[in-house]
Amino acid sequence: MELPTKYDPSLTEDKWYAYWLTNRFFHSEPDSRPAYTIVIPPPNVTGVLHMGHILNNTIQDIIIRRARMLGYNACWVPGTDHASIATEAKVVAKLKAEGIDKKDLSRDEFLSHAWQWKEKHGGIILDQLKKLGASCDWDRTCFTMDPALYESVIDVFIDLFNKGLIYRGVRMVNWDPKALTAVSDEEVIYKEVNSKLYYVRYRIENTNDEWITIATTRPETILGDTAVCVHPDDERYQHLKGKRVIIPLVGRSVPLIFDEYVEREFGTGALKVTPAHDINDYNLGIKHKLQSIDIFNDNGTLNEKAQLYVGDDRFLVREKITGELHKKGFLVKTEDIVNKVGYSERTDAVIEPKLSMQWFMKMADLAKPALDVVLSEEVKFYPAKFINTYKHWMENVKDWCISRQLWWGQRIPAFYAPDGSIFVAKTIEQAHEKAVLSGLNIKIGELTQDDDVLDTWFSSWLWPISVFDGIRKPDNADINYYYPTQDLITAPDILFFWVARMIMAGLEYRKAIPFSNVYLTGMVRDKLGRKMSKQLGNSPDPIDLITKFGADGVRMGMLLASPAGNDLPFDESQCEQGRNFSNKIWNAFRLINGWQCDDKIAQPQSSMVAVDWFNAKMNSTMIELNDHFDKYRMSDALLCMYKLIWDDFCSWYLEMIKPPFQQPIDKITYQATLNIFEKLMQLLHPFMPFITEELWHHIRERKEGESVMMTRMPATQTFDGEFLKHFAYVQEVITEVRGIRKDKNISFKESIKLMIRKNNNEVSDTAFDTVAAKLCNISDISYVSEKVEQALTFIIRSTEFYIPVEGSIDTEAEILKLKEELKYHRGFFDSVMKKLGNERFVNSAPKQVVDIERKKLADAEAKINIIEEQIKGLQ
RNA sequence: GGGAGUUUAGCUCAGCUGGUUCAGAGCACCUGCCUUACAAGCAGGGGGUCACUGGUUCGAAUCCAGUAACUCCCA
Repeated sequence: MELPTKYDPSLTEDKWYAYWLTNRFFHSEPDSRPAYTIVIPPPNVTGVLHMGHILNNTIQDIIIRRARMLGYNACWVPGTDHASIATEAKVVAKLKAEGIDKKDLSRDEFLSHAWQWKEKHGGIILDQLKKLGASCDWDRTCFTMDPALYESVIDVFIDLFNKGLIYRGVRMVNWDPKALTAVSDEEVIYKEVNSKLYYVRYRIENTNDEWITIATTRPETILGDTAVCVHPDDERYQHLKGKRVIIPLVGRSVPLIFDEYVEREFGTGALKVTPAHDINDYNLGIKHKLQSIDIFNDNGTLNEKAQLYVGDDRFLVREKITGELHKKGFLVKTEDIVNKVGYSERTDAVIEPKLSMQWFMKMADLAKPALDVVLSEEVKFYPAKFINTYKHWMENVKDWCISRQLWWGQRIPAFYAPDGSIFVAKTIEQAHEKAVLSGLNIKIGELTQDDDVLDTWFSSWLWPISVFDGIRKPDNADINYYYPTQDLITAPDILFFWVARMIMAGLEYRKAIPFSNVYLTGMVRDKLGRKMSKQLGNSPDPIDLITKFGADGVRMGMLLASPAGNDLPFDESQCEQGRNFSNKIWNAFRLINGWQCDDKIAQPQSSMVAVDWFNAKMNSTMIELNDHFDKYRMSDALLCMYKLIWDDFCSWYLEMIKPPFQQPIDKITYQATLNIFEKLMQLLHPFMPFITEELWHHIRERKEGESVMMTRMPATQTFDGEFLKHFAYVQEVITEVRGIRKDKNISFKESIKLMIRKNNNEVSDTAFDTVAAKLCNISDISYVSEKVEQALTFIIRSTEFYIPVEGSIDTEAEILKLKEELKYHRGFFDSVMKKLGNERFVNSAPKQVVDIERKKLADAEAKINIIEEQIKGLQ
């Protein structure tokens, strides 16, 4: 069959993906084999495929395909995450564009819009993953709001509430005044901004002209001040103990308190305290039993408690109040400073610390065991450096605010009676029963359900369990078979709010870790080192890349430069390298495929040796490959396959066995080569699934329904390491001969003779002579005991090689070359001599090391003698 | 402000418990080649005080301390 000279991925990739799907190769059902399970980190339904997904899912696909070929019952569960804030924001924006205001819709109406949106956009990423070759069990695709998963979340909420781990309380939360919801600490991005530090003086009560000056970046919160605080040891303020001060503009009298929390060096050392609007002030407020005055509305405007500027936005008030303070003589001065301000990850609004009634989950008791399993390496992190980060977080864990003021998500199953009592239950009927049992005489219609939904992470922390319905049916066949999973591949930035919580949930609900290994990928950056993001527009469209370089090329390009945990500066040229590799493999096959096989020809000795050598080489590489996999060093694993195929197979092996132009090849070598190529396709398959499948089908006739992905990975066989070393030596010889040919302009077509003079009584190893002869076009290799006149020479170790040439030799040049070499070896000799001359070295270094040095010295001496002798001969 | 990590060739990184697999790989670069599998290629080649300073040691890219730069996390 005639194959084109260039590999065209577009002709194979869709074809084989469809074939895999038709044959249901990705589908898994529990059976007697051991399970190997990965659950996908569910991408947001709002997203489109980006380079981070490509990296992450390529790694997962490699692992799962390899597991499948190693005989495991491999199952990779795909799915998506409902992403409550992001999705709700998108839906609200979309409705707004259509002239619909969320406020005018009922909850159910809004949700029906949201579901429509999800149906339309929610599957985009998963579809794009198919282009990449992802071998997910699509029949098991889950969504965090699917009925079973939704119910699991509700069940868990109720269970944890009953266990006393979930409570309702007033806390300082990160309020997003634009999205009108609380967001978690992790969803706040702190940015350095240029701000002003305002120095404002407060009059001491009962004095006419005694003042204390505070410094603040937020003068608008003065209206909510309930104290001024200084350090107890601050000399400047000792005389003010027990005094009160008057808040400017509003004239409220508040206490002057003393606390070590204050940094004396910052500003004036005097701090205004607004417990309702700053987390640190809040803590001070609790400690000193201060009043808390909340002056903001939810949307960031001031309320009537502020007394002034009611209805104005906080930033407008900042301007107005500084003007007013200045006018009335309270503003002492302003300074420019750089400080960090928290912004909402979703809406980019400045976060307002706000006291609000929220649902919380107690974390301390859950965190402890989740930390232990990581410290004991029951759950392993790759790279291990993340254990530190994890530990730090788990030891300082705070309670988790799990309620969100949104509609898109699992609605909190808490029902309120008119008297304010709370009943947590799955349905309003059950809540009513509970209410009646508790002695409340109310009608069911008098109960109202909490309006809020749960944090999205409150559903994704159950993911490895809920995708197998292990919360609702803890004893079902799937969960018992697939859980715990093996590997989790994710990014380090969600180590805490996802990975840690999954471990907690696993231990709480399955009494078992959710996965044994956590592989943390790097972050994909552009050439300038910037994170790839939609806002910057610096991310290439992965689908375009796949079109350009093929999915195999892109997979390889992503992986090559991405050691675990390190950032990956992405460059298209890496994918180009992947494409080139595909083409190399393709052409290697074209060569083999074009040979005529003749079973009457005897196998040349050189081919016999070549086959033995390559098999040994392949086996030694497989050991290396397995080791890389064991350590989750994916890019090293791929690189070692790359070198095996490109260098060892194409550049060496194929050249060794290649029959003369348009001549047939012997049957033994041909068959051996096909077997080798078939194994290479199997070994490479997890990395480059498409081209390996295509060529695997070209190697032999295959039956319908056969696939390389369903074959058993070749097992490592024993091999002779010495044999490999011998060939490595021969490779050196061949390289030298090639160099001489090039140097002296001796065409490859012109055959040469090679004479070898062994020194030091070395035994000649002639096993590869026929190979060397073939690769260098040497007509005759002979072993001599005397040096050869009229020849070009080179020396490897202590063996001399001679290539006799017609005509005269440029003696000068030869001597110069030898003298250079001599200089190097003499220098080397001296350095070793110096080492051995050092008594302390000889006495304190281990004998082994000293022996090695002695051997080095002897070798160098022998070599020097040979070179000197050669120079003498030439002169 | 607290903690962690990184620094080796132009780029991305290997280098485990100090000593010939210690200065390596891939890409990029340079020089020859369109040698009928592949120019998306072949054959060669150049290139690094292992961030800096000091210490431990017979011996340091490797261990220790300090300095600098960068990155991340937490506040």
